[in-house]
Amino acid sequence: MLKNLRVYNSLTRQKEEFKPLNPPYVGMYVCGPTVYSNVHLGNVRTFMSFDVIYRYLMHLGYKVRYVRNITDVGHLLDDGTDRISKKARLDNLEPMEVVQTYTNDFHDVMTLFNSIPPSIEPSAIGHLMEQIEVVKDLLDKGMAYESEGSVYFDVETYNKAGNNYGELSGRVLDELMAGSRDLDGQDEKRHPADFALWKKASPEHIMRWDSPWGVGFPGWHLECSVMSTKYLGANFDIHGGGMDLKFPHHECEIAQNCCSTGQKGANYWLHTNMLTVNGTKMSKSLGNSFLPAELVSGDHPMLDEGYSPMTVRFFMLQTHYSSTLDFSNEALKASKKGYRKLMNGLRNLKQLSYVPNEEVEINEKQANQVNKLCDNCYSAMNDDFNTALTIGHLFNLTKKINNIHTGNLQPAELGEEIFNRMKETFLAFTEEVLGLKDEPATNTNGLIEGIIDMYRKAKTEKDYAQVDQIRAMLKAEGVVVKDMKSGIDWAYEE
RNA sequence: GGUCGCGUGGCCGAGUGGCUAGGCAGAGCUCUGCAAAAGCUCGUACAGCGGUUCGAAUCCGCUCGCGACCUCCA
Repeated sequence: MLKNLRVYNSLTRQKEEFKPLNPPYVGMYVCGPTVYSNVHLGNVRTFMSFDVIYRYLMHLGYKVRYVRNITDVGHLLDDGTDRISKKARLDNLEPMEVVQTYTNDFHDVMTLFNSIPPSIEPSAIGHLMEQIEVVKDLLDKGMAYESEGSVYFDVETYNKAGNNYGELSGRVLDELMAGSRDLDGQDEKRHPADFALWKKASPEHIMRWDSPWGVGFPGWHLECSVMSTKYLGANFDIHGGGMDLKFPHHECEIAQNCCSTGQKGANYWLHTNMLTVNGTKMSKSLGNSFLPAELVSGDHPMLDEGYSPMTVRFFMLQTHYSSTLDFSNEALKASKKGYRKLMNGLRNLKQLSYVPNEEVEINEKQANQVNKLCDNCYSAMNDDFNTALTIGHLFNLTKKINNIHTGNLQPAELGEEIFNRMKETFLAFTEEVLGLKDEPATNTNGLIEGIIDMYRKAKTEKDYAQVDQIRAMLKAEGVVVKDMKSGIDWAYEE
């Protein structure tokens, strides 16, 4: 296991050596989606970034418990209405129907982009009791107060106790009032920065539960504190999420954790940057977001054509997770070609195996280059999961692979050890770590039609050897030729 | 207004003091029945100005431009 992995920790604002608390175990918590509508491509970017992080940690030999939650309650809109409730009312559905619909969508989309499901996917509603317990605890400790049936976290008291609300996001409490928006329940708070642990439910609010403070629902930030602690412990390794969650969401989590468990939660806080469109953050409220399905089909005014899931995955991984990634048709088109080049290399590699040749001497230069490129893949990923740089090294390896494929370089020139290392490394990084897989570039139907045409021609020319051969070939691939009086057609073998 | 970040060749995008990133597009060449694939070679870029240094895309300062967050967001 290579242990010189370094990660950028938002909490300390620097790259640090990654040292798990209990190796080989690693605990990682990532804030998942609020399931009130379809996930858009920006959401996907974040989860894909953590998918690669998850994959790489496993590749290094760590046993990772990856927890990614589903937010199904408590995430409010500006006017104080719950996102899920609002959607349920609009569509005349049970809130849990909304939750189920968009949880399914989320799962489908992540599968489409070849992401591995997390180890545990807990939901906020499923952990109401635990949340209520934490609210009680925070009240007991004097870190929260009840007001008009709601319970708020007392940020000033928290800071006076020697803590630093704002340590993650670099905010200063006294400056937090300026520019803040008018939000529901603001006048119930002692300080504008105080945040809800438990909210009283208005009569029309349909998502409601009993609590010691009356009927209500949990605050948004509480669920992540509760569920990360429950499944990973008070102190665990990695907490991730989008940059836009750093404040207030993660800041609040840290505050809650510090008070309820005495620990900040994660040692390393990782934040992924935003997907932008023409330089502006992609978001539903700005109306510049794409649904993954639209991207794949190309059915969107801003899209020239559809882009396959793996093209999109490749496109996203060509940029470091902490940089903004600007969406454009031109960039996607370039990625489409680049992705295919990499996949052609992958396919070539899979056909290659070591061929001993005593008459060939080891080409030290080539062997060293290949060996170095393999090292480079590791050093790139070890440097804060630099997938963009890793892909660059993989392209350089592709050139070596293609040189062998075309006969310009012999496996024996590399030596068996290096040749095998090249094969293992390339396969591991493309498929296992980056999660890229070969996907058909064209639709197979067109291909089958073309072969059927040849079949038809052979039949006309009574070239029965050819006819039999084509029929056998298609059958081997699960396609049967239908030779009817009316003509020739094909069907999938049943 | 506060906090933070960014500005790299035609495009995308790595790179934080000296060592070819890479992809796409373009040019040339090799291979080749044709076509393609593939390989090789090429452009010589770091917003502007000033400073530190033997040496700066990389550090410092200023200017310009862009963006994110500041209780909706991955």
